[in-house]
Amino acid sequence: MPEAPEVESCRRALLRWTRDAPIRAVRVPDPACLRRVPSTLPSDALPDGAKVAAALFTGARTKDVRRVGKRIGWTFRDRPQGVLVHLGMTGRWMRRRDESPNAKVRLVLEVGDAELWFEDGRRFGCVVPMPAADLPDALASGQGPDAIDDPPDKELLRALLRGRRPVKIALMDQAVIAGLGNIHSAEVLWRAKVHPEIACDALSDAAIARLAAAIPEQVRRYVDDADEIEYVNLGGPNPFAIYGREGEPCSRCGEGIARIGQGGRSTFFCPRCQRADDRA
DNA sequence: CCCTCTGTTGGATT
DNA sequence: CAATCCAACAGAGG
Repeated sequence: MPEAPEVESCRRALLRWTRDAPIRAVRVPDPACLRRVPSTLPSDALPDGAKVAAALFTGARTKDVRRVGKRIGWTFRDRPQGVLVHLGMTGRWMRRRDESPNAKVRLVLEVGDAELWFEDGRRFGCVVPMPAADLPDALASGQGPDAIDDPPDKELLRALLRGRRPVKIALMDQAVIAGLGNIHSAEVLWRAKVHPEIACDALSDAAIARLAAAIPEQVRRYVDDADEIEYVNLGGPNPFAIYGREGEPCSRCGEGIARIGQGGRSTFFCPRCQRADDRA
């Protein structure tokens, strides 16, 4: 469930895992995970993806792993080519030893006595080879300020949240703020006590200020330096305050948590804490 | 067994 | 501009 905090956790893990040893070998169970361009579609697969991946990764030592929003840029010492990685909906990187990859593993990098698996059941994630010199633009293009590293202050947020769109839709727009998705947008709104359906141009200054404060608080709290990151819907307990908790009591006020549809996705919120008519 | 619904992503189409 | 559909696949429920 990769939004900015999980992608940042992934970035740190890739750095840790590859800092001190080169990638010895590469296996590509699903060549279509290599794409010509950033895309959710396996049909945008790179021709000869397996060969390209082998040439790119074999023997490579990491120079840097950077992140803007949900995009990762990975570069290598003494190599002109890097990769842009997007985890899509179900993508994640795992480190394993003495174990065989499951059917969802799309790419395997052998490092030291371990393997790094790019697992992606739904195949919306991608690895896009490109010149390292092109990565900074590929990471930043079309994206607003990063939710973790560069969160907007209340003045900038006011300028970013324009128009009549519901605030939840705007928060999920990567061109407004980079890194918030369906889950953390809902969490931010709950923290800030803002109703998800309020139009951006109807937000009070106080609500904007609360949102500006809530964004970095929310996303920084969920960055994790563990090798195994906890994901919702992967068996563990739900780590979120509001997401996925329809019908449960709000942990702040006890009211039953509601669910509505917005932009084809579910939005969870507390009808008492997050009032549509709030003008505070 | 089958069918329907839901899901963290982003982009295209209407 | 906004609502809708779509991609690809798994899991849950009826």
